[in-house]
Amino acid sequence: MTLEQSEYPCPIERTIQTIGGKWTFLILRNMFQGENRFNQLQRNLDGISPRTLSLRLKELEQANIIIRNVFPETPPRVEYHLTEKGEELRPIFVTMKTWGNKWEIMKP
Amino acid sequence: MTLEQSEYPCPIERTIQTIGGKWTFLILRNMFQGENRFNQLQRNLDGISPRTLSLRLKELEQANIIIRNVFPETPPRVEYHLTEKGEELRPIFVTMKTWGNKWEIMKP
DNA sequence: CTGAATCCAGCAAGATACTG
DNA sequence: CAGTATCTTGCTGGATTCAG
Repeated sequence: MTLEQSEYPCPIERTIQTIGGKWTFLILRNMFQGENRFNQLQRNLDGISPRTLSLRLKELEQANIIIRNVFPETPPRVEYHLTEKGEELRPIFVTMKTWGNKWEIMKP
Repeated sequence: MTLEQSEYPCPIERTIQTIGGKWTFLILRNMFQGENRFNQLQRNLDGISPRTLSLRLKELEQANIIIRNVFPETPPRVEYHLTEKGEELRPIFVTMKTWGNKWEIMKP
């Protein structure tokens, strides 16, 4: 690999390592909008497969960006919530939204 | 594909579509630090292959985020510069840097 | 409902060699 | 120096099925 140095020295690189996946970004965007259940996310994420959604959620949980909460009911219910660390990603998304709104596709 | 709708309706999605690649982010980070030549970028990007660098630069050029400037000299010199559209991505990187600095790896 | 398991496809990227 | 060409590898994700 190209990253075997002692650690990720650059904070931007660290951030991208954590949330930079194709789906990860979109999952977080939806969570910032209040969605927190598995099916709810899956429905609103343009047909993401359960496999991928599950994998990404686990990654985010391991990075302490979200917390997984299981309710022992039938049918089972699981809610995902942003931690403080996750919540503080919000400015990144706000900035992206601003930029995306200003510069539409192919607009010079 | 999962994106055959009329366009990318979400500005965040648009932004990610444009700059969300693994290397794209890092290339831009280096350009924000003033690097603008091919070899200079390649040297400082942890061994990115010329093929990948070339492909990503072309994408960025097509998205009007950078401009390619060829100087007819020997040896040839090519400089890449951020457009206004590209320059305005900077706040995203600043926000990421802030977050990455605050929340080091695995820090809860 | 919330996943886990399995298998497979596609593309991004690496390695390497070569050119104007 | 700034790429292109070619070939190969590896990861991400899709599709589907099944389970608690």
